Amino acid sequence: MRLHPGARRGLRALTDPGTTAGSIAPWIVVGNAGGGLALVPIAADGTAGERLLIERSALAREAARTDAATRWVWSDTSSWYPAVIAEGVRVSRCHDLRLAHAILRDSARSVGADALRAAVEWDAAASVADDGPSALFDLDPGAREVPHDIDAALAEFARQRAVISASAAGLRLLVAAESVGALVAAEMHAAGVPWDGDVHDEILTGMLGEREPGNGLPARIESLAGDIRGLLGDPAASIDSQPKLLRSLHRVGVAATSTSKWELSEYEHPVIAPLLEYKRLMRLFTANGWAWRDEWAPEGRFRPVYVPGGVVTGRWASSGGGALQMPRQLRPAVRADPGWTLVVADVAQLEPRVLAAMSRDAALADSARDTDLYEGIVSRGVVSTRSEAKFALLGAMYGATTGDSGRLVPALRRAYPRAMGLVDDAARVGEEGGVVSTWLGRSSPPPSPGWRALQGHAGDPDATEIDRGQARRAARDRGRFTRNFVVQGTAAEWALAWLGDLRARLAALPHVDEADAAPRSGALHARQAHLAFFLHDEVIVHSPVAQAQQAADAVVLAAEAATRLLFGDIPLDFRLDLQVRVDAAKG
DNA sequence: CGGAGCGGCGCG
DNA sequence: AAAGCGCGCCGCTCCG
Repeated sequence: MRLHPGARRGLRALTDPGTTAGSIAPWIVVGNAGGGLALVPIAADGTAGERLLIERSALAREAARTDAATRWVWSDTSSWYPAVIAEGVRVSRCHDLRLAHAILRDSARSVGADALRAAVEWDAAASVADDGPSALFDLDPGAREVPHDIDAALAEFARQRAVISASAAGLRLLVAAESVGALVAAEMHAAGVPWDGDVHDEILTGMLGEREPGNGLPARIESLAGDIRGLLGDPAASIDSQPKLLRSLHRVGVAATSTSKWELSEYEHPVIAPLLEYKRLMRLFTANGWAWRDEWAPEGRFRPVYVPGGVVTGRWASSGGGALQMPRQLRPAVRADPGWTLVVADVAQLEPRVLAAMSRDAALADSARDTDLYEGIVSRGVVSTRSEAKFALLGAMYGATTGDSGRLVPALRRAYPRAMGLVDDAARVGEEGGVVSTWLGRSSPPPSPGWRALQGHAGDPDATEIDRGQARRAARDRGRFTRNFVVQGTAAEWALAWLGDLRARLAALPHVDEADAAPRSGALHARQAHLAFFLHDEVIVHSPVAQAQQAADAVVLAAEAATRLLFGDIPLDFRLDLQVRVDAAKG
């Protein structure tokens, strides 16, 4: 593909290592122009350079030539980056205008954001540009997309830079972290989780029986259904319909009010055990059975669609494939390619440690040092068992008021007043209709008009006790949300920093020989350890065996770097449970 | 007939 | 056993 005359020369002048540092463009904005693309370098002082036109297919090549310090600015990573990845090219840094817009628009710490908020064309949810098998069915013509043309991108980038430079430093960091997350999400989708369909099949067959043609119910489920109908004394009993099953249970003397497994297990009746087993197997069959494997892991890779920023707190969501719900019983099907291995790491008690860090609660940090945090709480005599410590702490962060969890919270409040004060304050602000923010500055959404109306009406002279009760309940609901928001959202920020730093460390590892490649991971990842999976506080790195130790070191160093980046030098470590998994050779 | 709502359950 | 946060997806039911 040929470059527009001048484009090649222009970019080289801006990005050649031989040029002076000052002439390297900190940003290159990309967007549609005519039938092709325009690239516009932006200098540190914000002045735009010459507009360079290239053909659409030349983006990856231009990205490959760009200095690693340059940040690519584009409307939406999931719209631009997959094509670059497909050419085997990695972008070091980017600025995702859609994600940044959402953060800056809603943040209580944004300064001078009126013009940005007025640019409503950037208020678009993630466009799930899936290249997977179900893409044809995912098309949603009504869904709004952000603008992808160069002029819109330049204008929005100028608005965002103005807000960022006027606001607290945390927002700049948050926008960078959110953007690198978008890069990681696209790369992990391309690389996929190495998935051994044979192991998956063995698990399914062992639990359910052989696969039946046409996705019919497997033998074990059919047999359980027969047992259950017999024990219910009704050969036609419907097990999958909650109201009908409830009526059948009542007829045989099980007075349950729901069919949840928690409630059913309270009852002593011969039908309970097979019924719980039926529900367990049916869940596996429908959610992660053979049909799921055919659609989501057909060629030895499970490719979930990650949606960065898809949760209000800043956590990622997922779309299709149930990436956030892969059941633990199927974990054995995640297996490295031959000659490769998996480095699996999760952060021990991420959210409580984040709470200790952001509240600067020295006592809680001390309880977490060099140990399992829950054990640390026990050893300081706050509560008496690890299990109690766990439920007390989760209860404190989720706003539990009743049950054993709620009962234990006061003990924590005495032992860790700063940490508990932080979440209690967040809850109070939420109950009063205020907005809370994470450590870096992502803010909770304001209360809905309905919520405000409810609170307003409760203060009216003609309000009934029912009105006031409803308003109180809604206020407490919102308080629990904001209480959790600050912790969950800051944990998501720590995880983004971890991911971003780890990604850079892995990218710096040497390539292995072509003969040792993992071609199904795609051109960008076939010859180098790479991120393969991420879930809130856990990563899986797919690594050539030869560089597994370096990959494991990178995971640990990235966690330390993330902690320093967010919280500076604090006397608190974020402990990892880390294993380098050696899969037995397949027989 | 398709979409919204709900109960239920998987994950953190 | 724990009931308190955030999600996505399943099958069923209800409704227009």
